[in-house]
Amino acid sequence: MPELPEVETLRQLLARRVAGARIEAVPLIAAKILRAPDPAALAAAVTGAVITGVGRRGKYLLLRLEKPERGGPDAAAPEGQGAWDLVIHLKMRGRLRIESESDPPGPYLCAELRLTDGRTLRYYDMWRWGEWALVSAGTACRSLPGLAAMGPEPLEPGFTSDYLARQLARRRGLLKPLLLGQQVVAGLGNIYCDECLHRARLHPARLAHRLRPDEVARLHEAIVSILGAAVAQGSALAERLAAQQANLDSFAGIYASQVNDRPGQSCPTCGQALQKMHLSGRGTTLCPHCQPVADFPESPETPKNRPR
DNA sequence: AAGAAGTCCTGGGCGC
DNA sequence: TGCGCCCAGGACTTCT
Repeated sequence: MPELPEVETLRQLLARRVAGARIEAVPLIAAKILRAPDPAALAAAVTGAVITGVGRRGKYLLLRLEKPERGGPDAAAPEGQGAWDLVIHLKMRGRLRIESESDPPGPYLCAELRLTDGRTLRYYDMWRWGEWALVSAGTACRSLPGLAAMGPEPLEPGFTSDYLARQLARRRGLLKPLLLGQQVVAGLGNIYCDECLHRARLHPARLAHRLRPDEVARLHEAIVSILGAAVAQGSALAERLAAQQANLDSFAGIYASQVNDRPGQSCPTCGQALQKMHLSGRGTTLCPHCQPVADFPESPETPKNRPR
């Protein structure tokens, strides 16, 4: 499933391939993915608009759409009136593909942005968990709750080891659910979270506020280096795909997972068998040897998170 | 107020 | 073979 590096790769690919294109129509096949506004208002706002940029915040993709001035009094319009951000979250199964309008669509098509050049940006989502929302340009972080409370981007200067230490020190929760919550740091999902915790040699059920400074530093290093490497790989991939006029067909392979979803296989560090457990309802893979439980004078093995 | 738990979404895959 | 249940993870809601 797409997490920050995958969404960033997709962003770069779309920026190269569809920036500057004009939208002709917005057929909405599965209206349930649209959070706001209603389909008619979406069509009215978007039809005729030009995709002037592709942004990202956490796992959200933001397509900047602007309607060219119609040569006149619109210049006095309030700021943002002619510009929108189409905010897209792919969730688990969302896919964006650039196809020719004459191509028969594949299964699970939910929506399209038909372009005036004969191409179409098709959104496929087998589970229809993904979400679209159209907001006035620049207001997404204010108007969408998920974006409003989001922490800093992990690869931007604001995400420092000191910042992470301060955030963890004032939270009582378990480490992994905290990292997945998006409020401490943006963009981590289940897979990268498992990878980062493994690299940092931290048990996912450690209490966040009990991490020692050296452990926080390891966690910070793991997040920055793992996401950084994945984004770098994704950038190269996006460049290659754009040159071939190709789509990003699978999110797999942008980062080779060492741990996640490999229970029973050998830990790449120590060779012991990786274990699967459930933590706050999420599947979690860890190495019991490299990621020992240090916080718990009492056993952490409650029924909910017992390895299975 | 914060953290934990529950809920929703959907269809593939597995067990019986 | 076919039915029915379970599972996946992100974000939101509800409960403690």
